[in-house]
Amino acid sequence: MAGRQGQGGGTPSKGQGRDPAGLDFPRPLTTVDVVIFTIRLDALQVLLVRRGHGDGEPFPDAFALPGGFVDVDKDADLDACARRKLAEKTGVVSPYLEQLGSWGSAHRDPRGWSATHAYFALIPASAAEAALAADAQWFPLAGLGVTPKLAFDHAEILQAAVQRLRNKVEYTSLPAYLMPEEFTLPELQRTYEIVLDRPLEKSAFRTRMLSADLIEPIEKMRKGPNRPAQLYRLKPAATPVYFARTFNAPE
Amino acid sequence: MAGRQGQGGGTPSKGQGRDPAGLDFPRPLTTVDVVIFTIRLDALQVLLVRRGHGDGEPFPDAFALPGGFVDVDKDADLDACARRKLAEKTGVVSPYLEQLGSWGSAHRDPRGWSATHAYFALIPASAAEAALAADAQWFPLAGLGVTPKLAFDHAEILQAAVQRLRNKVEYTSLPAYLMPEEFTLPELQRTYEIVLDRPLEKSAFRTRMLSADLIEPIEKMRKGPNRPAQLYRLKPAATPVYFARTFNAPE
DNA sequence: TTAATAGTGTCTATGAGACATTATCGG
DNA sequence: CCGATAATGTCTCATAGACACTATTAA
Repeated sequence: MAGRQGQGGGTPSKGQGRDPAGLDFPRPLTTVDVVIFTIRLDALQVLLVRRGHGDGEPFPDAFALPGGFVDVDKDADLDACARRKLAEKTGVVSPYLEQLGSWGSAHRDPRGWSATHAYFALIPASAAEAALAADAQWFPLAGLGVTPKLAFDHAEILQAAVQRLRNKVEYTSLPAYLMPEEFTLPELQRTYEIVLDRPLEKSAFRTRMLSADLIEPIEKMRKGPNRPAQLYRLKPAATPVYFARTFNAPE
Repeated sequence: MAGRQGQGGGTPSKGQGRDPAGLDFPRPLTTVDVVIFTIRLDALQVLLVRRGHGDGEPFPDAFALPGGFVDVDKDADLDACARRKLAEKTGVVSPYLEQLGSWGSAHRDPRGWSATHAYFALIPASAAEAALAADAQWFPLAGLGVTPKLAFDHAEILQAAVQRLRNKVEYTSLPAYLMPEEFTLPELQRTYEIVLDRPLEKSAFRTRMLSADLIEPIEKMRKGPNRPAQLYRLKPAATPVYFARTFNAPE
């Protein structure tokens, strides 16, 4: 119990080497998965990749969240690993990226004890269409999940991501990260409504957004077959805004 | 890139074995750390353990968060691992326990690429005194940290835990988990004030707590040299309550 | 002119902040 | 009685919700 408790004991050793001095015990597999959201076709969508079917590959041909093993040579840290996986599948390099949580157990991967560090990312629809990987595909959300059966415990992770997103959208400006460069207030409101799956009051919404130090009008209007709308963009230092109240009291 | 991407490839294999069919690459170390909070001596305190100083032990004799390697035989999942570590140090078996996040990088542990899954726990002062491990010790929080220098990146993890706790206390009933079985409303308010490090309005506080479905009065009063106070206890199904507003608008 | 959507204003309800007032104990 | 703390009440203010109303474009 000595060395192994408290991260103690043992001679330093890299990798999984069977060094004799204290680190010689089985290590779990370490992966990172990313739940990537966007708004497409007036719906909240999530990116999934189809798994291969070689050798002992678990969940062959099933859909899964983009992700995979941490590469101790390529990845300086977990965030970098998540960004790498996001970029590989979408080409997007600076998304809104947030840690979601971790899932680890003896049985979630048939190959052995494994733990995944899950992230969730928000990217604008435009970026979502550009450089998509061949094995990647967008799926609209149905409730808290998606129609295809997912590999591993990814359905559970996806559900947690959707709940976290919906919850935070009640009192933050997160949906702003789903918008293109330029957008109107009604378009931003529509994004909120899609994510929350319920209509919002127009005037309360506008008051909240305009009094937050979040967006600024640009010298341009969105033209259409009706009254033109003021275009806005995110202010430069666009860290998410937290509001002091939720949109309406949970029943 | 085939097998290793997307958690793919390879014959199932337990532990860190050098199996030839796809899982033969270095694995990060996997640990779990727990930030354990309580209220002691009218202050928010955190439990730290002193590290050993054997062999190649990193950060000898430094203080650190309770934690250590995941044991793929003992621990069914990450939560169980966190509970085990909490119980080993405090004897507490059913605390409020929440995942905080994970920290992983090539350099946080001199022994190699490592990732820790951090949790935070809230326990009542009473439980905090009972079965404390010999190497464990309570430290009052000073700002976002603690006076001794901590091992690894534990100062950063502790800071994140304090921020998360303070933040959530603004709109949740989390401090209820720091209270003994029976408590009065002014005592609960005092706990909020200690965690937030600022005074709260009595009447607003009472209205909020009493209208939440959180506590119930018992047939007993707290006597003292002044007007007795109604005693309350947590309602049985005591999942944390989320309020629709924060206590007062952040400036 | 009309249809459609953008944007503003008005009224109400809720709950927090500030603070005064009353209640109930020991001494 | 007094000091102390518990508990309640009153007033104001901010903001969400509901919804009416005005504004500006294309056709």
